[in-house]
Amino acid sequence: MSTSLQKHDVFQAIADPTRRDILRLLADKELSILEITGHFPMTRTAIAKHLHILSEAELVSGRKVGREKRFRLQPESLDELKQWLSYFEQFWHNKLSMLKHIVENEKEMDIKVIKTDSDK
Amino acid sequence: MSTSLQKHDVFQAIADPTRRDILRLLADKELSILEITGHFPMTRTAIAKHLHILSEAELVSGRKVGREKRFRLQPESLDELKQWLSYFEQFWHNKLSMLKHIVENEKEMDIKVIKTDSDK
DNA sequence: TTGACATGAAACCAATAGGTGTTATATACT
DNA sequence: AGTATATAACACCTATTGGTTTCATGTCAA
Repeated sequence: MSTSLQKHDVFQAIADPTRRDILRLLADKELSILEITGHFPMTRTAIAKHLHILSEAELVSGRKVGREKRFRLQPESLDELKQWLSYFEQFWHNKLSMLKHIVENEKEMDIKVIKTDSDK
Repeated sequence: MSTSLQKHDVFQAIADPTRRDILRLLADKELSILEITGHFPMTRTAIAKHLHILSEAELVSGRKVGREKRFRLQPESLDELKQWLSYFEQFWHNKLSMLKHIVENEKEMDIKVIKTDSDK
C-alpha cells in the first residue's frame, strides 16, 4: 500500500473497494484492527495500511484503548466528495435541479412546462 | 496509466486529479482529444489514456467526427457515487442523526453533552 | 514476571498507474 | 495524388499500490 510520503486525499482513499468496505464496517461501530481484519481475506498488516490511508484522508480516526487501537468513522471529510459531486448533479437525473440550472443560466430559452397525463 | 485488462470503475476513475479536471472541462462542452490536451501539461497520449479510463467507467463517451474523436460528459454514472455517498450522509451534517448514531452504538463511551453559551 | 496478544515498523515483491516516445492508419485539404 | 492532421497502437520506463513476511514493542492477565 502506500505508507507513502505524500498524503492521500478522499478521492484516492475511497478508490479501493476494501477501504470502502472498511468505512461501511466502521459506520456501524468502532472496531479494532483485528476485528476489522476478520472481515477480509488478507493480513492484519494490509488492513492496518488501509486504515493509515483512510486516516490520512481523515475518513477515520483511531484511538488507543489499552493494547488495541480502535477506529471509528469520521464522515465529515466525505463532504469534499459531496461538494465535488454537486457540481455535476445539475447535469443528470435530478430533473428538478436540472430545470433550476436551466432557468438560472439560460433564461433566454423558450421553455414550456407542459402538464401531461402522467401528472394526474 | 493503465490500458490494463480489467475495467476501471467510477471510484478509480475519479481518483486522479487530471481526470477530475477533464470531467469539468467536458461538462461545459464536447471536446476533441487535442483540445483537451491543450489544458494540461502532458502529452496527447497521456490524455488519451485518461480518456480511455473515463470511458471504461462510462463517465465520458466519445464519437468520431471526421478524423477527430470528440468526447462528452456522461454524468449518469456518477449516480453510483451519489448512492454510495448517500449511505454515509446519515452520519454527518445532520447532528441529530449523528447523535442518534452515537447513542445507539457507543453507549459505553463517556460522552458528555455540554451546554455552552452558544446554546443561549 | 512470564507469556500471550495487539499493534507498529521494516524489507520485500508483483502488478498497476501514469507518464514518455515512436510508428501506423485513417481522414481532410489542395 | 500527395501532404498534413488526429488519433490509435505499441513498446518502454519509473513510482506507487496492494499485498506479503519477519521482527520488535507495549500491554494485559495469570
